[in-house]
Amino acid sequence: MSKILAKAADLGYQRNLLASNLRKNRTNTIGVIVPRISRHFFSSAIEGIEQTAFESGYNVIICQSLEELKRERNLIDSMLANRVAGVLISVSMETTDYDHLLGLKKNGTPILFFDRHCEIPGNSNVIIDDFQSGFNATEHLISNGCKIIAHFSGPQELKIYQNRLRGYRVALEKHKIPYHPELVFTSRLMEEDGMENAKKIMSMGVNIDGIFAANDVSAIGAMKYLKREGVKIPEDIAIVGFSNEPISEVIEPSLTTIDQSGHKIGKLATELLLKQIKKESGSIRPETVILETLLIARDSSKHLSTANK
Amino acid sequence: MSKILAKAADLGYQRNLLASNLRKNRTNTIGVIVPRISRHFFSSAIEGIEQTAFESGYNVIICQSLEELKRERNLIDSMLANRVAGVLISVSMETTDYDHLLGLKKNGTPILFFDRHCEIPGNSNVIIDDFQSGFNATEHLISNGCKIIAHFSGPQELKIYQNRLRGYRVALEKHKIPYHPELVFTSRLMEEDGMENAKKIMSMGVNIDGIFAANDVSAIGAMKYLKREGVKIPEDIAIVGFSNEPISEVIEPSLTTIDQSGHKIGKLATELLLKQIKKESGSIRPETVILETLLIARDSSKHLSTANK
DNA sequence: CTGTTAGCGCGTTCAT
DNA sequence: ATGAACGCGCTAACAG
Repeated sequence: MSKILAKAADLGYQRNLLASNLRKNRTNTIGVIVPRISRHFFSSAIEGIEQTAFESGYNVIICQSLEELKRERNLIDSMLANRVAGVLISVSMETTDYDHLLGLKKNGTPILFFDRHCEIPGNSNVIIDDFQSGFNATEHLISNGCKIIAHFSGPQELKIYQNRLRGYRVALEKHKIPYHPELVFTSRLMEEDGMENAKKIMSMGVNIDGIFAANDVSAIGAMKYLKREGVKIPEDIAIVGFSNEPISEVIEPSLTTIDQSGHKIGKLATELLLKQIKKESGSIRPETVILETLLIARDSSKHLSTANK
Repeated sequence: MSKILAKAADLGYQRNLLASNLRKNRTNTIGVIVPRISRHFFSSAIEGIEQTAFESGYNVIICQSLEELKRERNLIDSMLANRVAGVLISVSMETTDYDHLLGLKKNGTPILFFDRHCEIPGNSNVIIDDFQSGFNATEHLISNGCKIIAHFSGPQELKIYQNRLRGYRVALEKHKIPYHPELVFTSRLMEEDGMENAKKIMSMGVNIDGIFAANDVSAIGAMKYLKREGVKIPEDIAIVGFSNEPISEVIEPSLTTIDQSGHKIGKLATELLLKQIKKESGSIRPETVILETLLIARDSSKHLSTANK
């Protein structure tokens, strides 16, 4: 009788998904682990993830590792205990040991890496072409007349920063510009690091006229410092940075950015994960999607002044 | 015997929290609903929420209403079905009818509003002092010599924008500046609206020399437009905007901002919610925390030029 | 098509 | 202390 259902709805009955999931031995929850939710790249990725998951009837548990391996392990355990249908992760900068991640796979839970991937074979990834982006960024600076180009990188434990650095080196090489390790600065992805690095290049006694910043936080920190010091961008120093979308244009209308859409990455990652979830877990075959990034050159018409040495 | 436990761990046993929660008839999951995850205020609030919840052993399900009432209803239903321990919400701009929210309370699930609250009595809220912030922002512009001050508001359905507007009006009144409704522009919280509004004030034939932007998106949009048009900030037009933290300083080192820490609001909201969850649900008494905001005046030493009419 | 039943994995209770 | 058994609310399988 549907009368019963009507009465139930009337009484405010709400079916218990916990019981349902327990019985069916599956959940409609996707676990997401990112280093920090508030970093714009990740929050926009999460936005794409949530939206895509919601459309397929999935919920999303969001957690942050705060760049700590210990926390990441903890979170993976909690996700296993909650029997999530699959996991999307951008690993912490401390993640050099992958046992906890492999544990998930052993369990049959699909896991997919986005943006910050690990080089363990047999994994699915949705990533950008870090090498090419680094190459393009550097070449752009060169073709705008920059002669001495610094590189603000990120933690070298992360493959993405290794690859971006490689792009930088190969671009220099192609254009017969010598590579100087002293011009490469790493950071722990804090704004202060970017400021610190900018300060360093100013006091090096070398006329650096270009910076390729491989992470937005460094770019912002550097920009803050340089602006305060009265350095003109891009006239004195041209910067190409990975974009933190809402700021890139306002911050400095002439800033050239590598546009890496978090939303798009999140969407694609979720679609791929859902495909894996819906298949029998046995038949998951790893798949890697490499997205192209877009270099948005806003300074193309403003060539560097030839006054630069 | 703990030998059994050891063997269990060895076999990769993971206790099933679904079954545990079903049995105990409670979960350690907090539901969070925000309009858009990627807006910086919300992502930093979520960061605070996740961090605080994690420390108390709670998970966080994050959802976005995308400003749609229909989706919000949907999400609340889903949270009820998942038997979340409590809900933190910043309502959508379409939320003028509160049945779905009251449904939660009837169920005994604590619900707490943060930032965007509703004026239904008997609720718990963690909010900022919108009236005072609006008042301070406007008075700051006045005391820096602004004579004709526009206000970029947000959707008037939301109490927070009504209150900020009220602060603006009262400040004008106090300083005997006439209030002109034509100088108040609303927006749907899109950057384009901010640009559109900036365009309007430029073509009004009135010498507007100050803008109080009650939402960061408007401030950014306006700034983009004005910079493109060659308007000097704050010399030609001074702006006070609610801050989108990572940009405020870089965007325009002289921009004055109302600093509204999402992280802090998220942390406090979660602490309060957890307190309510841990009590017997019968004894929840509504509590409202009103946080003060900080006006960070970066243009205090740069008074407007008297050349402004 | 409708009605009944077993059991998902845990925590609680009651009996040893 | 240790163990056995029940039931949380649901769904799938099976019977009528």
